[in-house]
Amino acid sequence: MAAKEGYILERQAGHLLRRAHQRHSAIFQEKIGDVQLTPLQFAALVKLRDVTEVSQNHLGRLTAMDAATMQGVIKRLASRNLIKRRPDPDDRRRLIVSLSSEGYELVNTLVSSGNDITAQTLEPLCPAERKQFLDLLAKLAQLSSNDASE
Amino acid sequence: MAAKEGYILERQAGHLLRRAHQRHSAIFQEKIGDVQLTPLQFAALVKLRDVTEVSQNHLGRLTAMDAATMQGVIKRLASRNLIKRRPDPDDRRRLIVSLSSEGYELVNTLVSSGNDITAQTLEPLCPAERKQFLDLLAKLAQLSSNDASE
DNA sequence: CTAAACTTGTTTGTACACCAATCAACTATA
DNA sequence: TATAGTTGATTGGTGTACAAACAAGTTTAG
Repeated sequence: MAAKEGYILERQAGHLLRRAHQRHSAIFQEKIGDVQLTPLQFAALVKLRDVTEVSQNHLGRLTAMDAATMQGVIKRLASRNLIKRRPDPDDRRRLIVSLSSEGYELVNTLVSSGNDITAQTLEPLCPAERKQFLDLLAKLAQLSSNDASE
Repeated sequence: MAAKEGYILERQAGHLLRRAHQRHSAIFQEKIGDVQLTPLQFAALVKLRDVTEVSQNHLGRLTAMDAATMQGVIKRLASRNLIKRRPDPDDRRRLIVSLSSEGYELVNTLVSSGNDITAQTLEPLCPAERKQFLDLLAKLAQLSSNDASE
């Protein structure tokens, strides 16, 4: 019959994560929205800057996007000529992606805003809390095994 | 000109929030997926259980969804007869929503799973860290002014 | 060898969430 | 009682996520 068991929405991890994410998105929008990049698109560009060249799928692993999501992100970035795609000569299933010079330049100008965004997101916390929070969050974000070698 | 300024994706608040959210969604799915409710639908039902009757828009404020999102959630819940809608006699713009008896019963059976979901989401942390984390997260989740009276 | 089973990379279809813009109904002001 | 401003709900468009499909590569048993 289950009479009203307690459940406080405002104390649920999922609800709070969602709201924190909303706030972060708003900040992201404010800082980077001008260039019409989404957080995922930005993540893909930044990671590509680090690794130079990878298969689409592998990039997905590096940025925590599933393959289908990655393909959409890549498609939109490619249509704006921010990245290049070419087939892998050794494996015809693979599409190798890399930054275009235009993309490379754009990422470099945005990276500092990227750092600002995290700073502003954590702004309600004192410095000690910020580190604490990121550490705890990192523990919670572990999904399964990580990337691989390539 | 900007030569490679540092930016570690894995330490950005947004990226970690997103991954934590992904993990939470997976847990939610595992625990509640059988009944085909999304986290937002569940939040709406649970909140409706608390307040009995509110306008659609106001429910959105209580659950941190914007009006457009709320309307989609309500529509889907109504199509499954989990909630009822009726016009507000005092304000013809408003739609007053409330749980159907079916919806009420469903929420009651799911609330304990809801609590499990948060527990399992926070499972990688020790009890002290859990409280810490939720407190910090709540600070970050503050957007602007809250609801209102009605 | 080579055919079957399995794995991995990419794409397609669908549902959902979010924003911006719109329209309708209420409120305040002059 | 007009007019401007505000609030409730809806619509359309974009982006993300999951599941399923398909194609290419690898492994294993005959």
